[in-house]
Parts: sequence; structure tokens; C-alpha cells
Amino acid sequence: MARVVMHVDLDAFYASVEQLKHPELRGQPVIVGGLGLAGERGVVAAASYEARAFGVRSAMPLTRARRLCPQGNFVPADFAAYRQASREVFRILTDYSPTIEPLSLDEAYLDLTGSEALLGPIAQVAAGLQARVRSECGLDISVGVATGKVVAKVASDLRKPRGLVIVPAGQEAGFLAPLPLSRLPGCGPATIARLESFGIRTIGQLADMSEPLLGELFGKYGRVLHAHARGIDPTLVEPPGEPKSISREVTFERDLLDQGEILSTGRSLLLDVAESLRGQGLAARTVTLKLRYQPFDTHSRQATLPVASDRDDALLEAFVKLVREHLEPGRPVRLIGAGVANLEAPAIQLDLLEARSGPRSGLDAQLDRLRQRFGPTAISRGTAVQHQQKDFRRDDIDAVSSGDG
DNA sequence: TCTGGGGTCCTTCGACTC
DNA sequence: TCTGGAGTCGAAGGACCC
Repeated sequence: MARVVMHVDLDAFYASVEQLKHPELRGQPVIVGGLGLAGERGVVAAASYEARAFGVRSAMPLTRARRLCPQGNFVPADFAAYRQASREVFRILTDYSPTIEPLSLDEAYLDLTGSEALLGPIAQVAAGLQARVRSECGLDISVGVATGKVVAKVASDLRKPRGLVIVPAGQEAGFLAPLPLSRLPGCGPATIARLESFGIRTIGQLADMSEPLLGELFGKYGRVLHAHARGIDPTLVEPPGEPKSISREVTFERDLLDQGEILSTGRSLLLDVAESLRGQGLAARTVTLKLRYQPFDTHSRQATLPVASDRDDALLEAFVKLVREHLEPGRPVRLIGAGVANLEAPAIQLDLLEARSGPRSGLDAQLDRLRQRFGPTAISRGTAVQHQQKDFRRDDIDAVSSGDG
């Protein structure tokens, strides 16, 4: 039996939620991400279709968006509202399939294989889902259906907004062939530039290339690319598993030279990471530092702990050491990030001086509880600096996939 | 033009071990 | 004891996604 995979994508999601919150913004150009003030650092997180008519796009610097669309309504991101709206949509999705793979707040795959007897023909199911999300949540979705995830995603993206594209089994390669390379997930600017140097401009031309040549050009990924271009994608729709890394980063409003201030911000980010780590019942073996100088010169450094830890003190010690060893004095810093990787279940650490149940891990737990109860600004260690979330993060995927959160 | 934040996967390179 | 090759692992960075 051919698989039936549906890709659901909320149209201009953040901007649509803003238009729901503020009815006076309906029909108006809405740009989410910041206020678009002169000198403001940041990029567009989402733009309504009215704003897109002026050439405003996601990931565009806010200052440029302001130049293109001076009459636009610029609003800061409100992730609490987006999470809530996303939960409502995902609750509807669970009526259609038990197998849902969320990709972000506004996208998901559903496995509908074998559901026809229960739900009816797939075209009716998809149209019914669109109508239900529209009437119950006030939001538009685009839907793509195919035998695999890649083609379903291309299909949902093809006729936005409110698109519905179904690619019958056996017609995947023909469907993809005339489309430009940029439509294929995983084909970004660097890959496209490389393929274009060989005269390849469409997905069909990519499918016609020899697999060994693609393997030579792009390694393992070249063979995957070749399969995708022919509409072949056997990967399963899978609910989210354990995260592989957790990180936080912040771009300073102005570049910083003060090492104390840079370190203090880094510590605050690392403590946020550690709290998230404990919240997910995990420990980390690797601590990472990310530094960005001018001109967009980004460096990452990592340190491996002897044993995985979820404790503030152990993670912080490694992080501070990284900063002290690698922060270049006299070079203004644009961004600092802190993260952890190589995640695993926390081991019981029978330290000679202190068991895991001792005062320090107890203190971490107490701090976490206080922050959960009174908010993230309620209490922190040292000179922590608060930072704002600008886009979705792993916690969001957990929030939507865990139901009512 | 001037590029946020969070995450994943892949490649390359060097150090280390056998 | 020294050397070279293969395999493994960690570190760093690139590319991509939303």
C-alpha cells in the first residue's frame, strides 16, 4: 500500500496571529520581529501577504523591511500567543492521525496511510481540515499530500495561501521535474550555486544527473539529494524524539568590548540552557561557546566534560573556561551563545565531597522551581542579563506535541 | 542589504590509539 | 624503538531549516 503523507503549513503564521489579536490589522501589511527602527538589529520573523506585496520577506533585516514598506505595521514577536494558537491547531490535527511530526510551531507532517476507510477520500479530508482550522482557529493552512515527506512539503508550498495540492503515487518525479531547485527542501543558496555551475536549474535536471557524480560533489548528501529530486523519500513520519542539543544566544544591540559584560551575558544564557536541560531530564557531556565578531565573523568552541552533567556549577565552570581562553580581547563582540550537546540521561554522580542529592544540585532544583513559579526574571545567579526569545525553539515543539502544555 | 535565534546534520581536520 | 596506515573521536565550521 502506498504511503499517504500530509504536510500542513500555517500561512504567514505569526502575522496571521497578530491580525487575529488586533482585528484593526486585518487586510494591512503586518511585519513581525521588531519595530523596524533606524539602527535596530534584527530580521523579519514573518510578514503578512499584504506586506509581502511590498517585497518584504522572512529573514530580511528589519531596517530594509521598513524602507520597502514604510506604512507597514511593525510588531514585536509574541511567542506566548503563537504557542497558544499552535496548540489549538495541533489539537485538531490529532483528530486526523495518531502519527504527527511537528517541525515547528506552524508546520507538521501527518501519516494518513490506511485512513481512507475511516476518514474518506484524501482530497475531502484535506479540504475538511482546512475548513476546520479556518472556522475553529481563524487561521489558514496550506496542505500537500504525497507518498513521502519531501514531495508533500513541496506540494504544500506550491499554491500558498490556502493551497491544496495532492500528488498521486507514481507521479512524484513528474510533479517535481519542472520546478526550480529552490523548491526542493535542503537545496539552499550554496547548493544551488554549485549545481548552477553545472548548468542545473530544475529539479528534473538534478534527477537526471548521475548519482556517482552527485556523490562526488556533495558526499553522502548528494545521494539523498538525487533520491529527493526523483521524489523518493522513505523516511518515516515520526513524533519528536530527545533533543540533540540545547542552546541560547543573543545579539547585542551594540557591539560590546567590556569582557565582564560579555561574560555575564554568557553566564545568563548558560544558566537558561542548564535549566532547560534539567527540565527535559537530561545531562550534557559537551558545553559550547559561540562568539560573533565583526564582520559577521563567527567562531564556536567546545569542551567535553569527564561525565555528563546537568548541574549549573559544572556546566558553568567549563563555559567560563572557554570564554576566558577564547574571547579575543580588544575585539568588539556582536553575539554570544551558550549551548550543550551530547545529551544523555543524567548519571548519579557520587562525588567524593558531595552526592548528587547534596546542596548544589538541590539549589539548582530550587532555583528552577522559583523561576517556574514566579517567572524567569524572579531569581538568578550572579549578574545574569535577561534576553528575549526571537523565534521558536525546541521547547515549542515539545509544547505543541505534548498537547495542552 | 546586511544578515536573529534555535536546532540538525554533514564534512573536514587533527589527535590519538592500535 | 620507530614508522606508517587505518579507525575513532572530538573540535570546528558550513549549510540548511523555520
